[in-house]
Amino acid sequence: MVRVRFAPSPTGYLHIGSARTFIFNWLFARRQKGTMILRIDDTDIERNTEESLNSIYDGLKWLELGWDEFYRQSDRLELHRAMAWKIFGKDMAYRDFTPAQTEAVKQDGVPWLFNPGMREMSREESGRRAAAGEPFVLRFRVPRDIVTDVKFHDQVYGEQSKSAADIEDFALLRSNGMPTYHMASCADDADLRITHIVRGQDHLSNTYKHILIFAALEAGLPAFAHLPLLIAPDGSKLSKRKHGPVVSVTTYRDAGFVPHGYVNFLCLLGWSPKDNREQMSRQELVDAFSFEGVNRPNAVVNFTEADPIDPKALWLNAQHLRTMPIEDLAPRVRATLQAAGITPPDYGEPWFRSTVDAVRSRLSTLNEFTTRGRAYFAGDYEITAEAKAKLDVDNARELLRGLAERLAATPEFTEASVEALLRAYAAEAGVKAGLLINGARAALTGQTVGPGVFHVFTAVGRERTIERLRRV
RNA sequence: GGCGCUAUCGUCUAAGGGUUAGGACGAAGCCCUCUCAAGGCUUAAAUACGGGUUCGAAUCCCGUUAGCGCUACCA
Repeated sequence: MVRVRFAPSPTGYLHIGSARTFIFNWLFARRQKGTMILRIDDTDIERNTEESLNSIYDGLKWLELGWDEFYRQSDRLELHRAMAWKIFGKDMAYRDFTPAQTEAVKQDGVPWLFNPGMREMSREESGRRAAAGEPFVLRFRVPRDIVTDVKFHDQVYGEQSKSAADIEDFALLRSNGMPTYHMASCADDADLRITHIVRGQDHLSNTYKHILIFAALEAGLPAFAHLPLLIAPDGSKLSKRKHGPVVSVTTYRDAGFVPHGYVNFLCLLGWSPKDNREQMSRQELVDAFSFEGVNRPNAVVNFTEADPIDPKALWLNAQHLRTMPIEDLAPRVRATLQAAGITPPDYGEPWFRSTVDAVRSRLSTLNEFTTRGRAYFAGDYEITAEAKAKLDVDNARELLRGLAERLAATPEFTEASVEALLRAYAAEAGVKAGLLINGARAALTGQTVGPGVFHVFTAVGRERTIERLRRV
């Protein structure tokens, strides 16, 4: 039974790289009919905030993927400590009383491996100083007498190996008694019987330490799959300070992405189904996902200062917007309109759906229903300069007002009837139908672009059409 | 500095010894058309560099360069 976990630390918003890690874990879990675990790695009490936890939680919920089990490391500290002392009990860890280094005292060419005098300290002295209340860090005693290589097979990066002589004596417990990330993570992974650790490539070199911990714990070794990182166009790591809103999933939510559109985009960063498919449903992604399809190089999120949205993300979202089932899209559009303070006319659900359907191929985000698609749902819409120009052609305004009266004179109001009426009226007035067609679109929607104009008439509806044409 | 990872169009990627190096986004052009999208067609655009191995290298090996990650109580 496959068990995977996504383990964010609540020190900020949900980063898009983290979101992708979550998605890949989820995909793998679903593909293998396994269990997806959300675990909050909150052992750094200095930096954790409840606000951050909520924002991560919100971000994950927005993805609409879900999880099966939930844990918080802060609820499990006793387990972590017990496991750390178990390692100490086997003499595979020792107390280090060296005060924390405030400044990096790196000596060039001489890698730090452990502090002098601590590894070799007798159990008696170590116990005495601890009993006297002297603060200490519990460190893992990396084997150094025999030169051994720590090895593992990564499902993405292949065979990995590092000499134990190059691994420093890392901390298990901080001087404040809190477990470090390495300790807590491995203790939980062992206890929760995680079978596959799927995480960012920034943990690739930490894996050697984790393998030593798993061995000391006599726990079975999980499989590892490291994921390439998401980076900025200049090759640097994505950071909020440097790159702003592009790094947070809330940006895409607030920009009007449909969750699956963004999930689909993230999947294509560092992974490929290898058959040229790009727009894929959730089920197609689950069916196609494997670590073999994950690439090794880091993937660039393509954005600029002027536009924080990757053009491909926008395109993919547009694809989903115009192909997703209308019954799935319609409520999302309603919610977006409502959030923008727009109450659409009460013409019934069939009207709403067909109107959404008519405009969606021209839009890329949900938000655009409140801007470029506004005139169909709201009375207050702007008239663009181009639209104004269409209305100012010859005697267009006068003719459109005349058209309003013709429409008012007959109860029939279908695409066909309006078209017949308009064309007859144009012929009568001796003008090209295009004059009225373009003018009507401008008057009814405030824009020169949009669906076929006769559909626009029925989408706007008889009453609103007559009213809008009269006041042109 | 040490250790590790990586390198195909601007970006995401396919091709894992033999291809005119394929697709997508973005860009440009054409078709369609009441406008704009959508859709269809077309064009420009890549194997970082240098050595090997081989009849043959984007693909395997070595080196260089560049980028990234980890590196003393952050995750």
